[in-house]
Amino acid sequence: MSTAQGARARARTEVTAAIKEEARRHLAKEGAAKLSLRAVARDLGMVSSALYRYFPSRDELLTALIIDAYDSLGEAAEQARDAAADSAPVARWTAVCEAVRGWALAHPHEYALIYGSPVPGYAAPQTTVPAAARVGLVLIGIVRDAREHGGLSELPLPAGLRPEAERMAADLAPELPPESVAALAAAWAQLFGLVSFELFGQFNNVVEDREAFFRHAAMGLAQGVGLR
Amino acid sequence: MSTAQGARARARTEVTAAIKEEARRHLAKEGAAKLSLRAVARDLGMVSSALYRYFPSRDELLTALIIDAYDSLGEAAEQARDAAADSAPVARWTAVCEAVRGWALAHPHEYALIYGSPVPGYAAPQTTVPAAARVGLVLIGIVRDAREHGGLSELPLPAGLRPEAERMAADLAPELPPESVAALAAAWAQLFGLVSFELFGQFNNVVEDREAFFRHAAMGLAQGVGLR
DNA sequence: GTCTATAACGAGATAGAC
DNA sequence: GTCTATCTCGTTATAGAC
Repeated sequence: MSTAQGARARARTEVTAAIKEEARRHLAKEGAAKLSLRAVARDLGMVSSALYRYFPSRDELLTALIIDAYDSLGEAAEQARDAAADSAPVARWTAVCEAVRGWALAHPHEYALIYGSPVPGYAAPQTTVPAAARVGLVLIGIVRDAREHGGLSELPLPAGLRPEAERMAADLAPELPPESVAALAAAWAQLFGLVSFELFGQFNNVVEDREAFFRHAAMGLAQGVGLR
Repeated sequence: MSTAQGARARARTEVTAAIKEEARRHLAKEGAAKLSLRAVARDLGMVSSALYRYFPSRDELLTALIIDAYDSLGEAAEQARDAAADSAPVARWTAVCEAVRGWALAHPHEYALIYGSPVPGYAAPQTTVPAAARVGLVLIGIVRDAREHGGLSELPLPAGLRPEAERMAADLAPELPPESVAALAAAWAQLFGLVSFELFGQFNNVVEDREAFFRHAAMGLAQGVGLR
């Protein structure tokens, strides 16, 4: 009995994976806006109604793809952090930044899915939040470690931002000073600005040696959050 | 004759504008990937073949929308610069940053068109380049002015980036030191990272007082390029 | 219980004949 | 420029295979 259960569960996992894989291929060809359950089913040799056993709607399939992408990126960031565990915080920071860039270059369509324009008519549910938070948590962790070892500079905080910075700190990283949390959120967005500009073609005719350029910019971000 | 010509030309301009306006509405509803000449024509009470008298293809219509969006944003940035012409470079810098953000919030779908995920199957032609460059040129101009008045700090430049920074400076702003040009390019991308994160929902549950947050981050960008 | 296939719906896009 | 026949889509109901 448990064997039969296992076989069924295994088959289900495999079909689910095959659907997502095919859907990712469609993502690359047509973009998220045009992702169609029917087309995915057709290319898998299935009938569209059969897909509903695995995903209750097109939007749920999209959500699954989004969560997978965030998780894949988050894992890349965590691995880079762990591989640089013995290095100084600044080196760990840049290693994570470069891992984010490397993942984006390797998975451009999944990157566009999560950090590009929103898909019209689709609103990401709260279930995507934990996966989406992983990269940010990695960055927070590096700053926390630096602070514990006295490697964090003090940062200015204008009076107008203090209430919001304190709220953010309470929500995201109570162990950090509010000014660091505000700087972290900015650096986080700026990191993806660099990656998006490279990936989306904004650096064409502008930046050629992107590797060297990015490395320097990531270092600048580290300074911006007070790492030294 | 010249009167008839003028009327004809005026009519053509009006119809062209109406088509673009309708296309922008479609952009908002369905996104750029699904923009279809037919649908635009239908909603204008025209027949699709008539549209080809104004735009030879869907891609050319997209290109026109993209150039318009870049120009509209560039104009907003230039106006903000001019309105703050008497202020210090840092204030001018943040004014331009806030104008970029303001324009993006007011035109989210056009912003997504130019700074979001690339449209599958569409490659922007070189004709978009001058319009796309306008914001960058505004930022360069502020740094140039600051330098002429002694308001620019010296920046570090790692040896590995020097060749690329010199190439960039030669191409983009020969009057500026290479390290400033590299820093400018990074700040430019980071500025749009901040705007994209706010607009694309990445700051949901993270940043609430976006106005104050952005103002502070824009100030940080100014520091990053050496303004003081 | 778990799955796949058939058929259908209502909405919309599209191609081509006229 | 108009009309129609034929496609697509997401989704559901239903029936039957394992």
